Amino acid sequence: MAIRDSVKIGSEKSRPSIREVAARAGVSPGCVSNVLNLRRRQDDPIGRAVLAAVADLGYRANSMAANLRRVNSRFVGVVLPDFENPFFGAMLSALERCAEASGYRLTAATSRDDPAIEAREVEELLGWRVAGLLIAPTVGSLPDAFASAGVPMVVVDRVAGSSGADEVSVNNEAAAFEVTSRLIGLGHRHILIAFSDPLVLNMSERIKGVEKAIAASGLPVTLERLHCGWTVESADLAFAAHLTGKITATAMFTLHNLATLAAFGAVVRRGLVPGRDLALVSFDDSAWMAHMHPAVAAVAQPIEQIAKAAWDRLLARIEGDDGPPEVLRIPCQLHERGTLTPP
Amino acid sequence: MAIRDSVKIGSEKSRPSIREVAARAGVSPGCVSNVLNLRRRQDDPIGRAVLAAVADLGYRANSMAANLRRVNSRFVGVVLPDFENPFFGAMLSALERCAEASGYRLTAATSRDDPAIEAREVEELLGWRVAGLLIAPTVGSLPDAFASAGVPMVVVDRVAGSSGADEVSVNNEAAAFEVTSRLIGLGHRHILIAFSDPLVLNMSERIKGVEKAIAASGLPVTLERLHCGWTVESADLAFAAHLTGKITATAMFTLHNLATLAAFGAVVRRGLVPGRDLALVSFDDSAWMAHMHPAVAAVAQPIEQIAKAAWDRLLARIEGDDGPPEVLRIPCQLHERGTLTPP
DNA sequence: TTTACAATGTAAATCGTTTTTCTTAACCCT
DNA sequence: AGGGTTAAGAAAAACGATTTACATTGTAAA
Repeated sequence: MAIRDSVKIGSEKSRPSIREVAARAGVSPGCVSNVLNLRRRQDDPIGRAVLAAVADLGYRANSMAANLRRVNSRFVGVVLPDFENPFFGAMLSALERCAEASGYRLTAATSRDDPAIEAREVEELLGWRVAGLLIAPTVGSLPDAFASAGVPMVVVDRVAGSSGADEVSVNNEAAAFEVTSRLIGLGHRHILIAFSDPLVLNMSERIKGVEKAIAASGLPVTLERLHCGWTVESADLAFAAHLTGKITATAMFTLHNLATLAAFGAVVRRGLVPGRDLALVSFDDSAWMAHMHPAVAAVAQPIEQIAKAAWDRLLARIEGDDGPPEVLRIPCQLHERGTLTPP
Repeated sequence: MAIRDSVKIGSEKSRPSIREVAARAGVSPGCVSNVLNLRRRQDDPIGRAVLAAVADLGYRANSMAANLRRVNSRFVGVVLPDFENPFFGAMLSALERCAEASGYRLTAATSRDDPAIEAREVEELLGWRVAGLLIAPTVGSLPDAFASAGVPMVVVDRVAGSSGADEVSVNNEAAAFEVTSRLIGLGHRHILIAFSDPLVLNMSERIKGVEKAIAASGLPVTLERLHCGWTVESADLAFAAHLTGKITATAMFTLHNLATLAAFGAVVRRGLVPGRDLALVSFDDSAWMAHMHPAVAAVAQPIEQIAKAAWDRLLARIEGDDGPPEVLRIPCQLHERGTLTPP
């Protein structure tokens, strides 16, 4: 075994490279790579020597170099509207745990619900040669426009149903149908729904669920619609503008967590108590809802499950699955709390 | 000018490389790099030819390759406890905007308030050869243990005061002092404070602010302390266990947003109304607090400003600033809402 | 007119891995 | 024993950019 020499010794500023490890273990860099990537056994003299050298030098592979050379990188991009919304924050946390468990690293970008920003971010992510993309598309963006880039993509939460990509979401329509049926069954004949933007696909599904439940009941139910926009502020304004005179609706069904907050605030500010003076049900559960008195009834989306399902789908695509696009629907859970009351 | 040939034409699966752009523009790859990185003017025949070739081919630099070769990468790591907490979610969003504006990309990791996970994540990030690190350290972790790695680091939110790194946080002690003084001034003589973990540095600063305000008042103020832990559930349990008999405290000062939620829930569940039956002030503002009736008074941390300051500091360090560590304190804003009342 | 200097292009080196190719050695089998 | 298959490590190519070294040109200063 020839004695290696002329291996450049890194200054103390930069971390050791695989060549220094190889020199110390008396093997070639390729061999070190094989040991570390489990392409060769670690429990024999050479394997142990490599591991010892790694430990001695405090070596850690440069992931940039590794991903450059590797056929398929272990880097995936996530594009969500923002992380201030606890729903997407929790989604990111959950995805990050999935990625970590599979040896992938995530990079997250926010679209701020702006199709232009979203397109720019996706381009940027493609520049990082991500192995895959997880995205909750903005209004009006066609996810399949990105599909042409050739990287696997999974659409989360805001499904299109008809995009060419895999999609994972909750069963919006069914859950909205169930809640509305419950409200009607309790005796409500005047329901107010509040949503962010009817063009966003999950919102339109929820609205459709409400409408179908009313139609299915065969009863004369009045439906008020309130367009709230994307921020708490815009939702507050919408409610302030809408609830001017006496409140005619006996039940409010808010279709996302920001609208719920605005609705709750608007109601209590008038001295009314949700659950006593009118019913309130939220699509999207948030921590604060369970802490009110009475507690706010809510449809909980199982974020962990959504994230897990989306991740599994993406991983399958990355590993070569090229079956037809799948649309996964996770069932929601209705928390029947104090504000789900008869009129 | 010799006609170039033998440039490998990428299959339609992979994106074009800089060599194909160079070939199409009739220049060398190095020249293309110079044009794109503004090391050479873009508004002359050659510059325009390069840009045209880039546009024609839909070229986008491979950031992995660029960051591998570049002396200092444009990739920074963020380590925060989790993103479900809106505070850290908003922090991540804000940091991401800063990074984007400076041409950097972020990768986020969660420590889940576990020093072991945190250490692992930091190691992993170092493997990506991040140009810098932004971190909100867990209890008991010594940030300067990571400083040895040689990459610039800025500590956010959970400052140590004595770590060797730059630190950006709000003026915890001063804000807590002010709130407590206000409560005492209003006539409160029995105050309950609730915090996550007294060992976390920002918590201990807030507690100290409360204690100093009591001492400074020279009045006989009783202080109850409640240790709530890191989750809403643990905080709920802590309040349930503590508030068994009659509530003796006339004011509650909750030192982080989860404790506020638990306190609010515990109080209203007993049929009491914060702001009427007892005072409640929160350290950390959350959207729901402004929507209660009466609204919950809160000390708001200017997250955007914190993120901006931390980012600027990190960027300066990355660009070579090696002055002594700076400790930046951003002032908080007290929102005097309905629950800040006399006993 | 000469010298110095800045600008700019090419060619080649380089970053730190993974992967492919090649060589050698060991093993198995009738 | 000999041919054929494995196994495994060394050597070198490759990934796709940036950067360095060098040659060339044009321009300003002396």
